[in-house]
Amino acid sequence: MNEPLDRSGASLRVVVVDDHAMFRTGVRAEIERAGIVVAAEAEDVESAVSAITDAEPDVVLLDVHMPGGGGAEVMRRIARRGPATTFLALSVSDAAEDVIGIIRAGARGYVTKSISGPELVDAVARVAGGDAVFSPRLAGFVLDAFAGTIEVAQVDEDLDRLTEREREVMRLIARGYAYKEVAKELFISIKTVETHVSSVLRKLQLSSRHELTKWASDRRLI
Amino acid sequence: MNEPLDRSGASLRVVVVDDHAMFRTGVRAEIERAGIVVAAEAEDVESAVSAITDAEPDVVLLDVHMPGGGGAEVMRRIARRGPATTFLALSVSDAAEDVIGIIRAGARGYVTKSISGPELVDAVARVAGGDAVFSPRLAGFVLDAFAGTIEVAQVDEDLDRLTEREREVMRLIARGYAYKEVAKELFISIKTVETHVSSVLRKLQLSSRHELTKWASDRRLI
DNA sequence: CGGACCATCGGGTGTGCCCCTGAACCGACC
DNA sequence: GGTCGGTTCAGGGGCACACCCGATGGTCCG
Repeated sequence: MNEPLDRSGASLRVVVVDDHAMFRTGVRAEIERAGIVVAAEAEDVESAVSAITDAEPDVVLLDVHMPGGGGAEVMRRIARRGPATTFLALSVSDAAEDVIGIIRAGARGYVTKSISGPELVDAVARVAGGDAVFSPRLAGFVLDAFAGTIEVAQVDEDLDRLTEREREVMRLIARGYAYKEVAKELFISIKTVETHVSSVLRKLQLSSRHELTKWASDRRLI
Repeated sequence: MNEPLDRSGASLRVVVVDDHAMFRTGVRAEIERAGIVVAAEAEDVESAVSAITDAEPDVVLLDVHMPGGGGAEVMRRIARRGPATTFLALSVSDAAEDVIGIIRAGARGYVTKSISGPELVDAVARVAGGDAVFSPRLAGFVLDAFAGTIEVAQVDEDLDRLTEREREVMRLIARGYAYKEVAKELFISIKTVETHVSSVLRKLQLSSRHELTKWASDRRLI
């Protein structure tokens, strides 16, 4: 550690993505004062993707909540398109699920909008240099999620539509049990298992037990 | 962000775990100067566990590489034993696998031993306050691992026993392709796909394409 | 040249999975 | 009492999967 870093921001090129023009103006003023070049601005997912593709900036300052899919969607599209770009999430939210979601999508840092101008300049310079930058406390969310301590809770109205018995069968199926094994485990016939599985797949709009496994494991139900 | 933090270290109690007595002495001198209380020292896994259990410190400064299992082993044992304790890893190593391993085990931060005294005091105060603390650049390893960018590389003699064609088929199967789709993709007949899949399953000692999917995803081959 | 290993196919068999229709029983609710 | 939803089960069909047997070429090597 302790490599000398150029934190002046000189010659860095960034794209600012936020759906509030006022905020973009503020960010631009603060960071241009430090010598950072704002190559482009964008206010939604579509324009952000093209702006980033055209400008090829060193860093993208990216709002988390935006019309058209949010910051994570921008990152996914850019990632598919090719060149590696560094993203620094910039959001009013300090919610764990926002932080985790955007980091999982590939952002190299996350700072809240209460950040000061000089701090933002410093943060941009650091992510450009390869560091990860977080507002204090927010980094902990990522660590917790990484260590499996917290779960990204989300409502599951789909899951609610399943009956008790269907959930029971689903758990076993998702865990890799064959129909025959589920039947033996629950003291019912294979035909009944088939009925329940069909109901589960239909209600969850899935088409195979493998998708069910994936669905359940995404929700940490197994 | 920007909550006022007490970074003086006043009244904080820590346990220092490191197998080098000289280094423990240095750490103790530096942090006691700032008002931090060193409740105990330990030089191996066994003594660390009992020292931490007895002293119940606010923070444990923990060496990563130690005789008897290393810092991760200490954390696992303490975690099993009950009360939540905050660990700050302190290591000469800046290797990604060390950082990832210790964070995955539950540490709230990772700093290298090249850190200065005041910086260490600040780091201790911050982890005690709930923040995550990293030496610059090291945090990026965790993010990469979290986003699935890097892999914890491991040799795979099993994988070597597969022929080129078998690996090709395996990749598609593991990704969820049906035999029919694999056949179309590789311009071969379904029967040939079956042959290759059979070989792959036999060589890897698996019994179904689902286990193959799991096997492959464990090794990040998909 | 004769084996080895590999990739390419075929036929056949058994099983698992998924869906369909249909039906019986039970409890809850109107 | 009738209706509805949940649970239980049966028969049958279509497709995917995993295995068995075999065969044909090709390369590479001793």
